[in-house]
Amino acid sequence: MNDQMNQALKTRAAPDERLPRYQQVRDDLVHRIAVGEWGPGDAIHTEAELSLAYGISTGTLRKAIDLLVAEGVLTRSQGKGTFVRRPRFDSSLFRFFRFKSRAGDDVLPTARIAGRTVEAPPAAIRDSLALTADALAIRLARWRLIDGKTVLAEDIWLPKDGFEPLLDLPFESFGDLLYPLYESLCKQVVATAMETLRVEQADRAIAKALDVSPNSPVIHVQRTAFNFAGRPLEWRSTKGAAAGFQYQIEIR
Amino acid sequence: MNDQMNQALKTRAAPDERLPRYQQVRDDLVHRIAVGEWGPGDAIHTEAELSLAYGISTGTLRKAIDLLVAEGVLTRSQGKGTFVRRPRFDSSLFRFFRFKSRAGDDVLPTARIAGRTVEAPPAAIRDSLALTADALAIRLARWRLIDGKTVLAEDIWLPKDGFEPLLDLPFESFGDLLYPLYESLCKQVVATAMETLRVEQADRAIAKALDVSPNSPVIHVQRTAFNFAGRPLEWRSTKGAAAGFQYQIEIR
DNA sequence: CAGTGGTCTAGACCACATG
DNA sequence: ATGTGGTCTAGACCACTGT
Repeated sequence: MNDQMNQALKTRAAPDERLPRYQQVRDDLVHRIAVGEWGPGDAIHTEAELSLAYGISTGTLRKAIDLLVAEGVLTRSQGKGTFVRRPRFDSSLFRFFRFKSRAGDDVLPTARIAGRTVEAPPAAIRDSLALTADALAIRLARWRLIDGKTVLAEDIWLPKDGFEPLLDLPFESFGDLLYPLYESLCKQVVATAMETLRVEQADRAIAKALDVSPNSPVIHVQRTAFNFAGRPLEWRSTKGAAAGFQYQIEIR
Repeated sequence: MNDQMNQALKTRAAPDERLPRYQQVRDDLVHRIAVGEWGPGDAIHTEAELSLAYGISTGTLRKAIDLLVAEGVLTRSQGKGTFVRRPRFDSSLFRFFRFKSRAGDDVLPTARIAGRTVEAPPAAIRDSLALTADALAIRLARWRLIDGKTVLAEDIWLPKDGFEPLLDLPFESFGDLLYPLYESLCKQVVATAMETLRVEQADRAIAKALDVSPNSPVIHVQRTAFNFAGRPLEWRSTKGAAAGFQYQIEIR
């Protein structure tokens, strides 16, 4: 184990003594995940080990882990262990869109990269990505298709710093899911995201891309994705015809 | 205390022995709320009393209450007690719509009842309300206004059985919020609801009511509301112009 | 079988609210 | 001062997983 790794392992989020112990432990576990001590899919230490190491009872440790499970950071499997959850919300648009194939069943659309440039991002996107004024970004145009028809049009911006390997990748090698690619090729792990949904009317470009009539309603989802440390990794805009759209929620 | 009440208090949900104790206790507490032993705003018994009565430790009882707090059924206040939560989601449309007054600040729209009939509900609504084939329903047409302009048009269906007092109420006495009225006048408490959101294009009637151009995008929220026992109490359709619409969500 | 998380106990003490 | 929920302990035993 090299010094750098050693340092990372020793690093601890400064515990706020005013907080309950289970909160301090929760914060420290998040920190250890953020610095990469455990990655997605890894098992963290056992409850017995952790409670001993932190000097707390198993009940208190379980409460700390309960919080992280509720937040979606960890998952527990009886008899197996506690694991860092791998968020797989490349399919999260299924919250909003129901796509049917010609055969009638729900399908995940395939993806095609239609363009790739390096640009200075507009101010709004630069702010969302927390970039400095002179930083560059990678911009991807991406289409999502079902049965060869474009159902979603995406405009994606990534910090050039951290995603440079994408610049050398042939379009055909991107595959249908970007987040596994970010992880394997760029060592960037998406942990959470914020999405904002609006309804717009199709302009000429979108109407043509989606093959709908101009001014017909279009769903516009803007997503900003973050890693475990809270750094913004991706700004994404997705547009699709409102006709196939449905969203359901329970209220209390 | 009369016999009927006595009976209600003695009633217990048949505990499923295969479930953990904290689940059985959770189920029983829900049942006691559903039969009216405690209503919205009431304090339930203290942790000490309940753990003694159920013959479980405080830790197990707390886990049962934790579940109900997470579900939004109860709220806890340190030093005061644990209370049945009063859901106040007549304002839930703020999840979807942002209304601005002429002055520019967020406002809750006022309400006006525009019509009231007793009808046999269409099959879809009858099913949603779990009514028998020959049951009648009360139908309300309701407008939500800001600065005198209609921003939402609502179509509301209620089981006639349970909501008859509404038939004698003058339109002006309905007020801006329906759920408090259901509770005070009809003794019907809304506990949860399911909402489904779609985007449509305005037909002539809606376009005129909302003062938008025909075929412009319209948000359609369909809500079914339930009491604590899970009985559907209300079927509601709300339509508003998509222009003022925005929805935000965090994903993990 | 050994090891993991899941359930549960029988308390103790602390922090906050109210009279 | 009293009573409430909030935190925490130091275990025990159970249910499930994989060897």
